[in-house]
Amino acid sequence: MVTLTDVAACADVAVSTVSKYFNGGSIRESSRKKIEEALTKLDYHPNFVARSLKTRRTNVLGVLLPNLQSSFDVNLVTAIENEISSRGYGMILTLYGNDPEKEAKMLQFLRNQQVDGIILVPSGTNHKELSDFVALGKGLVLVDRTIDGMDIDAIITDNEAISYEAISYAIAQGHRHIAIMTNPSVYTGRKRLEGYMRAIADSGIGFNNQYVKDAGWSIDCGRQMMEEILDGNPEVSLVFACSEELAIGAYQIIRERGLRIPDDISVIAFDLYGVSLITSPEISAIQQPIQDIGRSAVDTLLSENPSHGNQVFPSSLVSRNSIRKL
Amino acid sequence: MVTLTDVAACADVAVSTVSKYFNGGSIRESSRKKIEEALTKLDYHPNFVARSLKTRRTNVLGVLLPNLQSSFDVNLVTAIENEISSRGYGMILTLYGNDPEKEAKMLQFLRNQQVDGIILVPSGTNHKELSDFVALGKGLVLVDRTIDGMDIDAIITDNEAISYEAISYAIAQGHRHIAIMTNPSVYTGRKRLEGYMRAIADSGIGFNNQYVKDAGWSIDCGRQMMEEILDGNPEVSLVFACSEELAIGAYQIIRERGLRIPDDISVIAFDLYGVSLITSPEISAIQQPIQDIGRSAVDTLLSENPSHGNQVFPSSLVSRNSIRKL
DNA sequence: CTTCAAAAACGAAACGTTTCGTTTTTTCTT
DNA sequence: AAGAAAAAACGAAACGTTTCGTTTTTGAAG
Repeated sequence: MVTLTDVAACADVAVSTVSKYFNGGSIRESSRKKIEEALTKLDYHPNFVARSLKTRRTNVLGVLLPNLQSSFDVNLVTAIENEISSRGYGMILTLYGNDPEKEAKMLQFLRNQQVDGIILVPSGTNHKELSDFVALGKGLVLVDRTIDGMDIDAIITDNEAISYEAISYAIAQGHRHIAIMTNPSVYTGRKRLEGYMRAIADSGIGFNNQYVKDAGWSIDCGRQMMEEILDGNPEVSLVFACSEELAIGAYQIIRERGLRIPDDISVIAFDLYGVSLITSPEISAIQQPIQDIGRSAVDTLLSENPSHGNQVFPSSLVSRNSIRKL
Repeated sequence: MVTLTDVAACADVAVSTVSKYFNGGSIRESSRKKIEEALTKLDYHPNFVARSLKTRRTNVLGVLLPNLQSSFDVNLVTAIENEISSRGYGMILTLYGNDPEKEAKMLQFLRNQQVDGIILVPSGTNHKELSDFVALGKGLVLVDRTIDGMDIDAIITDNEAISYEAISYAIAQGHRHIAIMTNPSVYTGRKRLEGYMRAIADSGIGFNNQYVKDAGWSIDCGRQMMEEILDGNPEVSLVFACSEELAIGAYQIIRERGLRIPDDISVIAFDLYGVSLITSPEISAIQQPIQDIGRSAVDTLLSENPSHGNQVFPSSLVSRNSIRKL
């Protein structure tokens, strides 16, 4: 391995001079020339590990999220990666798969790797490793979800408000029996439910406990919830599926039963992008500004001023042909 | 920051003794106790950067691929991440977005970060950075694609053979006018085309140049190719879409024109997993053993014996209801 | 109670950088 | 042409570990 010392020797200057050459100090033209010759002759490549040890900065950020199962996750990671690499940083990605223990373990790992900051989609478990990391003065930013009772910057969207808006719209279209499929065990699932509840309350339609289906986030959960709705409450005219997976599960059941959207049942979903738009008809969905979220997360981490507080981005309801006017 | 030195001082032993404690040397019981007390009292966390500088191993692998646009990519990255983290390593993920320059730049970055090895889905460009890295003695393993004329371990699947099998099956079902949508500018696209060609040739059906549509990999390409096929060669009874995106594009056009699968046209695709199975009917597709590929890639990188050579895994054709028997 | 081998602890050097105080060289002024 | 100020080069220390040759301690044998 070729080191700075080798280069210095070859160029017949001091190591510190070569270092200055790279880090932008003033260099005599003669030295510059000698160094550049040595550089190409020796084919030198800097050792970032050594550099990091000295500077206490690794130019690496950690990204920690449950999985890549929904297109929201995939788009988010893509957005984050683009932003990170365009700034000359690297991204250590880890998936903790809904396992808070692995989440904690990976948090440790990232800390030990001395990453300059962490972007976390938290499980919600409030573990020690989290507060430890922020206490360390390293950057930590939550994305997509916040953790109650912790003072950590978070980049989120207006889950409650946009859900309220979507359901209000449905009501305005004449729907009176509106079911929701969600997962209140995660932050977003809860907020979306709250928006639904508020819209129902504000409208004066009676609230029906049977219209709230809450379990997991998976396609299978979606299938099961949809079956419960169709079997238990055939009067339901619109379903609000609070995740891509739930929407897909619902769609499958609807197709399998030979029902038509929106003639037989209307659907509004959350987070449908790209691939999952091959349904027919395309399903109306709330979309979050994923690029903004990703960029902002990296921004917050890499900017010096600790902007403590939540940043809330607005989502938008993209209307397609899955909502019937009654 | 608490260092080993601090721990040693607090425990009243030498630094080297604490180091031995961690790295598994024999330690007197009294020392062990003192060290453990100091450890918890001080809340010590090892600095992997310093460790790496000394040991010349970072416990980090680099993963470099174009993007996460298809579910193949997403599943692959997930499989790789699981394997990497289960071995106590970290994964630096970078997406070079079909930009060979960024590919080269990121290869450099990973090298400078001193990663212990790189898993690469190569663009196919044979740049200097690649051979440099292998010359360095660090592990490099290609995945999904190989690069002609380079002696680098690659984990691939039997693209040609399985395509041959799929097309032969279609022919056995009575199809005579079979179109293919592919992207011969990438390795897999070429191999799949070769399998198609061989099947056509072996069957004695005449080869029709117009049945081969080759451009990009995107959904839009798929839409365009499908339109060309329907408009230019309405006699085509089966389409072989060589990627998930192409299949989706084709599916969209088919739906938009009110055609039915498989009554009006049959479809076989490549790499349909999970989400994209919401088509109706579900589309027959060739699936690759992604878990095996991911595991094997990490395995190859982390095992000592340099197993130079390609590892070819078998894919399988999953028959669904998109192929009509004529 | 010595002696001696084995076991454990020790201390210093090293990994490849950056940084900072000091010395040398250059450049400008008079 | 001499002297002073500015610019550049220098050398050593430091970052937090691991490693390795050396010294000290331990425990068993004589």
